[in-house]
Amino acid sequence: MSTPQGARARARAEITAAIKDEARRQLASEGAAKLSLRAVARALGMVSSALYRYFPSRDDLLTALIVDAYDSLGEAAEAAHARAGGIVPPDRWVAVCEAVRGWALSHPHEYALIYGSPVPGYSAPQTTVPAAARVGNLLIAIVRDAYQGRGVARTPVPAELEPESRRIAADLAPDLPPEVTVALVAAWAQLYGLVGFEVFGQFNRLVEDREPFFRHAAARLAEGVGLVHAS
Amino acid sequence: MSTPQGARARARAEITAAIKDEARRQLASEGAAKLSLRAVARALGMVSSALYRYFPSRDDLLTALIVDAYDSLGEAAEAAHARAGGIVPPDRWVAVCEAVRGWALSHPHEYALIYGSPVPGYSAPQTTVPAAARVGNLLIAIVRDAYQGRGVARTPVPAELEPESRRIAADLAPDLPPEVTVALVAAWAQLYGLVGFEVFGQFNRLVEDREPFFRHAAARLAEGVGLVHAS
DNA sequence: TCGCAAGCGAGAGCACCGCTCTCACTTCCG
DNA sequence: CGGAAGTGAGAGCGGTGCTCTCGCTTGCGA
Repeated sequence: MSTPQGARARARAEITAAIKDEARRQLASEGAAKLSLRAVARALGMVSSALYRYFPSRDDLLTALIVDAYDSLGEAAEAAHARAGGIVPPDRWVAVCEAVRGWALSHPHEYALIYGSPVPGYSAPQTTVPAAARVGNLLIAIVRDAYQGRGVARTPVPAELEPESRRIAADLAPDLPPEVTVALVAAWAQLYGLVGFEVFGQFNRLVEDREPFFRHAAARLAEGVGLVHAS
Repeated sequence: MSTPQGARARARAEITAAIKDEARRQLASEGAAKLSLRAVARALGMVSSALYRYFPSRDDLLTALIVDAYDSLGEAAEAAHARAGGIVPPDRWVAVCEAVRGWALSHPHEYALIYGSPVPGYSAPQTTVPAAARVGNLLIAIVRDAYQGRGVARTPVPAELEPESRRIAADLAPDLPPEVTVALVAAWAQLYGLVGFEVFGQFNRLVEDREPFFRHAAARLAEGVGLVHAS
């Protein structure tokens, strides 16, 4: 994007961005299921068939939005992590969790897109993997930091889980004890359980004052991974 | 259903059931987004408009399927709970969790319907509430049982969460200590985080041997609620 | 510098969708 | 037994994703 090879290439980039912007707007207001190529084209003063010059199908447009959503979430989480730079690992963990929750609450449809039920026939291409990993990497980094500072309590894993725990550790963080990586993956999934229930309305009429509830749950999640306050 | 008031009423019940069956079949094979009234009607040898005599809209048909899904899940969980009748509470907890997971893995689209992203414009009517509560009630019952047997470890709740914890306890289980009900609600959400990640493919290429992983995570969830092995 | 291939937008059209309305026909109840 | 209510068929409305063709424009290579 720094080398505009020509007017046509620049126009193409601009129109592609405009399509994504309008699509994101419709996604935010109506949800993924009602995202319509024709409506996007209409809003842009184009005819629907012209859109296919930029995205070969509706699913490809959705994929682009998915990648963007992962990146947006990852960015929010990383910003929170950076802001919490000087803080002790358990509190940094909570800060990242709260950032995830905050982003999800302010982008519910995008959250649904990436962590809700997968879209009908379609499965996310490999393109999404690096963007999707950003939050996970952050959580790993926090635990690694604590571990190097000896601030991790280790809970043993049953024998039947031992091989799998070694596999997970090898994939995720070979420098961490396997049982810690198992707890980490579980906590990661559980975090999205908490966030998802709130975003999707499962807490309606059950939990009212959700922020302290979430903060407490996130803190206990941190304990589950072994992050302990040094004090 | 025990008093067939007439041929017409019986026919109506039968056709309604046939529609739901066919819809469920399409739901299982294609997912909620591709559930088409016209396709259901076609499979049944009817014309699409005739279907509206039985379900006023596609969303109403979906609602019926949602209630059925909640009931099916609740039934599976209750059956597992009954089978685990004589077992100590922490293990009964794990048994129910495993039943939820098992049901979700064998009914992924129905799971997505009830615990995935909510369908576009539509919000679940009150009709679904009792069916939706069945699993939760089971988990509450297990904890209550353990509590009456003094088998619950209580983790205090921060001051900022205390009012909310009392509110939750009043709603959910006034006979249990508020901090236990808070942990219970969190664990409930976290359970669906674990299950959802597995069903929706977030564990692909990350966790391979998922059954022991889940069993371990569920057991630690039980610990988080305060269920401890007496031994 | 010019010609031609590639890029692009418009439009028509296909098969599908949810949903509505009307019109016959049947069933059932007062 | 007659009228009201229930039922299914059919046509039709406006919408969808997607394809194909047709001209116009752009810009690269000879």
